[in-house]
Amino acid sequence: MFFSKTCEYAIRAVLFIANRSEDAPKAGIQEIAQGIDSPGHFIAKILQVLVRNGLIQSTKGPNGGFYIDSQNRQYTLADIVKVVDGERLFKGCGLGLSQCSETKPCPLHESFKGIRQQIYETLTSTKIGEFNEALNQGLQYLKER
Amino acid sequence: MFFSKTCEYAIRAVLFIANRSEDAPKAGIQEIAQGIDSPGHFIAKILQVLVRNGLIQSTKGPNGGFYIDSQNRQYTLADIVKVVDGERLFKGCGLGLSQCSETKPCPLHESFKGIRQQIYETLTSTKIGEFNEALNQGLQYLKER
DNA sequence: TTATTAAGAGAGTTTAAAGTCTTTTATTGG
DNA sequence: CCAATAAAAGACTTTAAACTCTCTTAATAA
Ligand code: FES
Ligand code: FES
Repeated sequence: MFFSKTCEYAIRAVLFIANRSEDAPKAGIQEIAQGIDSPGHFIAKILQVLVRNGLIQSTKGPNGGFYIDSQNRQYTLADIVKVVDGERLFKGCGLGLSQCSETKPCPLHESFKGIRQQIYETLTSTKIGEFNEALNQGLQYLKER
Repeated sequence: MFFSKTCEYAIRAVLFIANRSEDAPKAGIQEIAQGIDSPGHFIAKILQVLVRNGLIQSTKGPNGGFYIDSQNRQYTLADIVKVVDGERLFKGCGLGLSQCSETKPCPLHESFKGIRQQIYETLTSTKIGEFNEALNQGLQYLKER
């Protein structure tokens, strides 16, 4: 809807890992792919990018896997979106003009500005660890089945 | 941002035609492509779909072109979006679950619901003819240059 | 009624996103 | 140190959106 498929997977994966990291040991790729119902090799690629950008942690080898340490749990969804999809959602023109501009606005500029603002506030105010309880209680889901 | 590129072009083209149709004669493809800075053959394809769905009108031959008759000027942006991009923007899950559900919601469901609602209200309340004055006065733009 | 004009239709190409596979590198338990 | 494990890296394939081209059909003006 707003995000690329890659970014949707990324968010779901990070929420999954954040939840797992609270108590249990590191999560492996197979487990994550399972937990968010995504293609294994594909989510692996995405996680590499998140690790490279410091949003999540990983270690190789036995008992290795992905995790999120306590300080990184303060990251917000906006951080993930910026890394994966860039600033387009926050700064692009909704009608596809090459740049959104106050001085040469498209007809929907004012409307879009408000909507974009609401999206921005939502994403910057949502921390990646804040759904753990609801997820554990089965009130929210990261996959269908 | 929210729309496919095709849909962005479609909206810009319809706004252009609605504006042109107020006074001037029908607009040809070249003129439209020029006016919204889009690939000519591509916008031609898109306009075919809009005509087929009754959102705009066209006639072939000399003095032919695209236009919007007075009753169709009541259409809203939401009508264009539905025809071109379908209902995904209004009904899809923002985290990519195969369907948005109240009973098995994703963690962002409540947030997305509000944003989606705002988008929906904006698009359904915006008529395709309402920007004519601002466009003519050069206060709003359908292309960069 | 015919030449010209402009949209319609359909097939084809390009590009970028999505997804897959195979090899390499790092970690660690034995 | 060595075997096993699991992520990192890179190349590759598939798919769908974006874009192009050519030919056909309809309208009309002369
Ligand atoms: S110019 Fe289009 S959203 Fe600002
Ligand atoms: S379930 Fe994800 S937006 Fe409703």
